[in-house]
Amino acid sequence: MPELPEVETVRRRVQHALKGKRLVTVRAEDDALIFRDAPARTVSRQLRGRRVVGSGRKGKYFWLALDRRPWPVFHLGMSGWFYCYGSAADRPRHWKLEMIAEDETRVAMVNPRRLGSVRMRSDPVAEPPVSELGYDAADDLPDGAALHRLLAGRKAPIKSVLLDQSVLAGVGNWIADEVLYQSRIRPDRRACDLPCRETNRLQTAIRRVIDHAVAAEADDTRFPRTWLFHHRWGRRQGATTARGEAVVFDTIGGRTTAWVPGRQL
DNA sequence: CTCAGTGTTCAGTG
DNA sequence: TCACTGAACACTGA
Repeated sequence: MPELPEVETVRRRVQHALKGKRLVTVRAEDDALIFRDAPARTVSRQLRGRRVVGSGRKGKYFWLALDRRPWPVFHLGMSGWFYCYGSAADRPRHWKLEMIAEDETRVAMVNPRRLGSVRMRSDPVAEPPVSELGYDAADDLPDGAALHRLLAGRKAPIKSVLLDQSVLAGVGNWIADEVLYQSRIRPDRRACDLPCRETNRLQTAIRRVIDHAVAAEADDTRFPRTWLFHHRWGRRQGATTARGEAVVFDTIGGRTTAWVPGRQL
């Protein structure tokens, strides 16, 4: 489920598993879709023998800082995740990259739908794709007034603009729907039509939802029962929120959008 | 068997 | 050039 909170959770787990350790063995599946810039073989050679010294994240991308550049920059796509485990028998299905540290700690990236990527960058923040991102929705979220300025002139539906990673990086489909529900804004409103009063509410909702989801380690069983999140999956006809409101499903900006007509104006 | 899916990227339009 | 739209990508599971 890779939006910002999921990516941040994965980054923290991988960092906890590998920081300070040397990567003694690296296996990369020969998959040119995932390893789209340099071949898998090159990536594994550049990682092998390196020590992990830290990590970073912006939007839905995260990277490992190594004792020598370039560094690996990961994107999970629609279906990616990382797993940490202790023996070869536990290597997960659909693995694309496996890193084994000197103490036998193993970390693997999986990517069943193959829309994720691994790219090597000398300076991740300064180079595409990370350099093309807008404000990080967690670490660099503009205040309500700045958000209002950011949306000025944007005639697309607010839902579409929230998904635009060059504006705000890290918001994906479920977070966009959640924050619009919590700030009581219709997803099809033109972004430029939102007054400050509403961009203030939107900003507060973005901060609250992302902070909570990160604190919950992206474990949705720990999300508040009042969130729309729990009622969006499966597009069930007749779905209702914890408040008893009817949930409607529309396509906005090419994406399934769950929202509550009476509540979102 | 068919369809929808938590994301990006590209071609085409205005 | 830019903002925007819609389709494509690839695969799993309901």
